[in-house]
Amino acid sequence: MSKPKFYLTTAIAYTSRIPHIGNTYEAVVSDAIARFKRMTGYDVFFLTGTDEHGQKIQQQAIADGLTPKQHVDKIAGEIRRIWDFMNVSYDKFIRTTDKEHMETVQKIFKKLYEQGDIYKSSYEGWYCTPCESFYTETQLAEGKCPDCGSEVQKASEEAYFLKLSNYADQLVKHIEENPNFIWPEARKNEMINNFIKPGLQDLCVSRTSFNWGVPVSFDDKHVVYVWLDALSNYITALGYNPDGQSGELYKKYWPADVHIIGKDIVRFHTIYWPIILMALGEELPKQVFGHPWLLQGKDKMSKSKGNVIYAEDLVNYFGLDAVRYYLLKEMPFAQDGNLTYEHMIGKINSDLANNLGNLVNRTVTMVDKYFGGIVAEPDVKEPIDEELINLALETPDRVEEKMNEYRVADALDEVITLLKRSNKYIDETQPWILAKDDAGKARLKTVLYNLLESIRIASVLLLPFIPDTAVEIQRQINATKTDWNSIKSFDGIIAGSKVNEAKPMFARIDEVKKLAEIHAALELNTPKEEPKVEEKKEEKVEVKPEEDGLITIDDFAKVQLKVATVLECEKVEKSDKLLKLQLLVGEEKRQVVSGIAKTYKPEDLIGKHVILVANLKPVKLRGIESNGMILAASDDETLTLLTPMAEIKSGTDVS
RNA sequence: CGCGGGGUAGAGCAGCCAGGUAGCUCGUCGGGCUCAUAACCCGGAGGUCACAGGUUCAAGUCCUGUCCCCGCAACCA
Repeated sequence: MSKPKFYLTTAIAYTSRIPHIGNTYEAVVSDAIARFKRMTGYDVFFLTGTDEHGQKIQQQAIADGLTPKQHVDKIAGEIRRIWDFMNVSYDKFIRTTDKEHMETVQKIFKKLYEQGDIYKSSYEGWYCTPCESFYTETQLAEGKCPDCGSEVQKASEEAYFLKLSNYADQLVKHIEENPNFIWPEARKNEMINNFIKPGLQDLCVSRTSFNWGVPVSFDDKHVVYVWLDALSNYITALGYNPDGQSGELYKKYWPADVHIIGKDIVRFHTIYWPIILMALGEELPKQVFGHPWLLQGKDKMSKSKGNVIYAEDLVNYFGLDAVRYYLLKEMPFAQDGNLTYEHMIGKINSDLANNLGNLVNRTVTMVDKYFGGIVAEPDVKEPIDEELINLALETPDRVEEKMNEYRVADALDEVITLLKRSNKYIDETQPWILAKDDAGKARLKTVLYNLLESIRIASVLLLPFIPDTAVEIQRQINATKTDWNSIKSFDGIIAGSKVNEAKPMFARIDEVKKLAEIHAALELNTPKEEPKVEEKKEEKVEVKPEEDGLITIDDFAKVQLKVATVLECEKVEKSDKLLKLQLLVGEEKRQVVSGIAKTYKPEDLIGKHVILVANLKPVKLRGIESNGMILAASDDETLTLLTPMAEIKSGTDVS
């Protein structure tokens, strides 16, 4: 009998930085879905991988003194290692630098060109000669190059474009006729109203300004630009071939059942990607699921807040399945989720230690204590049993229902409900009293059997989410039937079998102690590299800390701190937080932009002394050059500038 | 008038589309139990459902207006 197929993909991770926990979430949630589908009888193909081309990567490799290939090999290896470490059960890990992928992308490009969907043109832009880069109007900083500040000239760059307008009507029709195509549904209107209705602009699909990419086969000045390259991974991974000779995997698995992606790239997956496929004459994916973000507390993760969290660190603190559980259980379906250590500890204690762990532990202990570890045949039944049994038998369907809509957190909640009901059942039946006489023991056999069986069902349901733990539970209760069909009836535990020793799986966490431990670890690692959030944003170079987190006086001496006097100060237009300050540092004048406008009014600062980091690399903030930074202390509520306690000359060194 | 999401108990959320007893998880307080990881079970307290109008026998839910918060566009020191 052949199984129905199920093809799912994650977005491919950009290889500019090590992924943080928010990026890792996508891989874990996809994994849970893949495992669940496999368990419920699907022939699953689960694809993930890395996006390795582009100017950013080329530049960063140069900065690190590596070739682009060395750089992406390093990061892609790291990403793959983290996915493995998190127990992500992908079937294939594709890299956009794979030979097969690149060749197929070239063929796709050529085919689209030959049939007129891609055409050669040029776009108007601003060219910076020193940087050899093109910028759009909006990228410019005060009319100058955002990178080096040089004058730019209006120029046009040759480029290939994908004609989107050819397919716009067809796309709208498809979106409207397939209400599940964009998921959750709210995102559908966003796409239609914001992007399709106003009219689609043709998409630029090649670049000449850098060469780390897939070369256009018939025009070697050009490389294929990001989206055509990256999106194609979903079909190149299966051996798609535009000449009609696609591989077996493609024939079997395409179209994708779901692309699981971050909400920020919904647009590319629901507009550009379908159009590319329509142009190729291929089927469209059945669904695109844009999941929300995982935030650190209320904030986005950022290095300046010192709040970047990595999956591996969390696993070190809490254990693998605890982290998987938290990610899956605490991410809402459509809104951004918040991650705090406090919350995480609370969740692990209540759901995993108290509810799940303790239930298994007390049940197995009782089997051991009252029956020498041997599972007895159920004997005396009572009406109260029905409630537990019915719930246990309904739960698989409920979980499946939720999973079909990718409401992973809700699916887990159904399992928790069963666990809670089981704990309640113990109180209702009072096994410790039953154990006192023979009549009670006859009843007790049934009670313990029902508990073990409920636990068995729960453990099977937990396999996709916390696989290691689920297996450990099955080991402890000695369950041999652990497949999906076996939980459709309430008789999978075999009478006469012997349970194994009860071992706590999740220790209760002492919040105060654990937080202290985490903070101590954070202190040591503070200036860790900043990972990027999925967008390809700016990069910063970091000084590597010593192993123990301590620096020497020489390290500190690298930072030149000076007293400076505020000469002028004004608000940066259209900015909430930024002030532009003109400072006097000894004889020298400096312009610094600082994010303190919420606390200080420009006129309050004039004439004040501040502490300036004088040898900070200049940056542009809102297009205004900032040469240094002024020191301020801040917590959640208060921000205050640091200032010398006594009158002292501007330009004085601080050490 | 840029686009979008949101404001419901101390925290996090559901309920709104198809008006009819304000619900869940955590926390908190009290009690019970002793098989178990001081876990488990029961009960209580805690809400002007952002605000103001309107429709209705009836509004968290529908309509109108206002305020506030958060993303992104477009700036983290």
